[in-house]
Amino acid sequence: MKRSFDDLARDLKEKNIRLSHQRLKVLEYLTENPNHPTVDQIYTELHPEIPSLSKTTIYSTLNALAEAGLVRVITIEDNETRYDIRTEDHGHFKCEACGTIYDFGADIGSLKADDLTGFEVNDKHVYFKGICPQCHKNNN
Amino acid sequence: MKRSFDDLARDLKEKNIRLSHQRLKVLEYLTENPNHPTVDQIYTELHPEIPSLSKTTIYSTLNALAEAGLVRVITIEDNETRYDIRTEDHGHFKCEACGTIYDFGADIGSLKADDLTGFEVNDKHVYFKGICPQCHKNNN
DNA sequence: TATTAAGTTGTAATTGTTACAACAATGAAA
DNA sequence: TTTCATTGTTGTAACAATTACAACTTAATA
Repeated sequence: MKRSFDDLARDLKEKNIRLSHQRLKVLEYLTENPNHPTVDQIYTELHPEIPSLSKTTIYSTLNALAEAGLVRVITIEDNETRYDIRTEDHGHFKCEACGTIYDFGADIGSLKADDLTGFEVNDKHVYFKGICPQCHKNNN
Repeated sequence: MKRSFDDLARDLKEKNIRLSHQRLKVLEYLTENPNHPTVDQIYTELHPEIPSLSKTTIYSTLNALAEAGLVRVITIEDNETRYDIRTEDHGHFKCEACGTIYDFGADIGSLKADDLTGFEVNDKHVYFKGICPQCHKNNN
């Protein structure tokens, strides 16, 4: 189910995050490009359109959104933090050949895990690595 | 089941990785401290004992071991790569208060995931975030 | 419209990691 | 055991992602 900008604006308001032009653009980019972009990708794409845009702003925006739970931070490779507008339960698959990150449905909620009594779990992440079908076909 | 150094030495030989003094020490540290250390922690601990030890060596050693599958790379926070000598199926829990990373048993192999037909999965990672029992008790 | 609190910008600092070239150690062959 | 080629180690410098910070700008509310 896709969220409209109105929904997003309401969410922001609710979390006391001001709806600036830059933040709107970042959110717009994330919703139109749900392919888990890096800060650099967002910057490169938006900079021509908003020449004054600074990377610092993108970082602070994403941190605010993540804090508010409107965006999820994906950490698969240590040197490239990615951001995901989809907040519902799903896993990520990173192709080690082409670098693409795919979403996949996964029943993370019902994953059997022992030894966690007394732990307060706020966040669950699942990611796989391997070779995607495209690269498998091309590189064989 | 704990692996002896002989096992490790045999594994290294099998993978054509030379058993240098430094590598032995790094492996020894990892087996004795299975608390998912960072490169910096390993360096700080081993440096007094081996004054000539360089961080570059630790990086290259860990990369070689990871490549050979003798060590697992844990990427939870983007700015701190951690290393795990345990290679069997298990999840990680990171306490957002104290930063400790706990192991927990999890049946990752049988996690239900759709939409991955045609994908070659080489590596599965599961991590949770939240508050550990200790911090829950102290900070309430 | 004025005011205040919050967001943005650019630069500089910080940090984790890698590249590289000189040197040292290892393992196998003679 | 000695020799030799290959591989590992070291330290410095480069690199890249992220954050700190101070000046400036904008947004929301009265």
